[in-house]
Amino acid sequence: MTKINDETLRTFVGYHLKRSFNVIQSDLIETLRPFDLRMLTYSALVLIVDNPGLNQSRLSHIMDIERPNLVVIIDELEERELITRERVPTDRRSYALHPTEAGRALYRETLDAVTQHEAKLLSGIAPEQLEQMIATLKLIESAKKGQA
Amino acid sequence: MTKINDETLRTFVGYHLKRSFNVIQSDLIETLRPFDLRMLTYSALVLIVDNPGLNQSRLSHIMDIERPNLVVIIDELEERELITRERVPTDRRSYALHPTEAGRALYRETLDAVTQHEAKLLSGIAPEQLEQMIATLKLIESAKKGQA
DNA sequence: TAATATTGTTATGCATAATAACATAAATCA
DNA sequence: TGATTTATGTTATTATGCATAACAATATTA
Repeated sequence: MTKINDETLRTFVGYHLKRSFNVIQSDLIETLRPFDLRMLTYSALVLIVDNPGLNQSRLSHIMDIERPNLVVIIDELEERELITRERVPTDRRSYALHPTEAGRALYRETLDAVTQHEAKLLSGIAPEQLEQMIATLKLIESAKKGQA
Repeated sequence: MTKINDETLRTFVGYHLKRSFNVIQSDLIETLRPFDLRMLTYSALVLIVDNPGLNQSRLSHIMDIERPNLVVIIDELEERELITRERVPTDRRSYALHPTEAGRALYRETLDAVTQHEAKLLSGIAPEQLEQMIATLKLIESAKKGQA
């Protein structure tokens, strides 16, 4: 079985990003499964706990997803009574999103689990090396069109 | 407008990977649009040109996707006469995938375009810094379960 | 030869993501 | 002020990426 040559794709940073993200994503999906959370519902829960009162428009913006796609995520979190949608008196178009006590409890549980799983997965890599990589990733993130 | 706090998610390497990959992916999608190629059809074309004669099973493996998902991708490339499926005499279950001349031509065109777009997007980052990041990304990639 | 494994395929479903169109409400402007 | 424009949340729709089950044809193995 001759080895497949992917050297051409290896010249692209995006290819490396994709492949390594796949590894972390697989692990994350398994980590979140027992809590019946998907990546996006988890991210939304964390951001709502850390930013109580924010609205869907701002949440979708920080999550880098379109507002319509956030609706079902919020629906699910609300349905499970992890968050509440509360009318804002000063702007009756929008809802203020707040975590419930159950939401905060799940946040704590999952944060532990996710932190430990990622630490385990990356245990073979020096922390300084990861920090350095994150610094570079932030540069890429800010290379977004319209920001550059 | 108070700034949204995503410090908790920022503690995860996966979060940074996802966000930076999104930036590169958006750029790549736009780059490939004129050629009517999606990320996966592009990857498949490159791998077939660089590894003529490989079969779908091995291609799906290197691409990290399930065999069923590759079928439609190969269908599309074959439909557009960029590649051919050829029966293998020694194993009549599998097809050897080969690029056509049109496939090789498109490969060259797109390779230029993709290379230039990524170079432009990442022009603000030192090459050594990118190399260092890629080394770390490779470590993460090899942290895959069943390999560790 | 019989049992097992591999290759490609169809069908199906879930998750992620983008767009158009809309009702409601707020902000702007003229 | 009233008219226009903009913002928020929503529904509907579509494309894309990715996983699993089940299958026919073919190879491999026990």
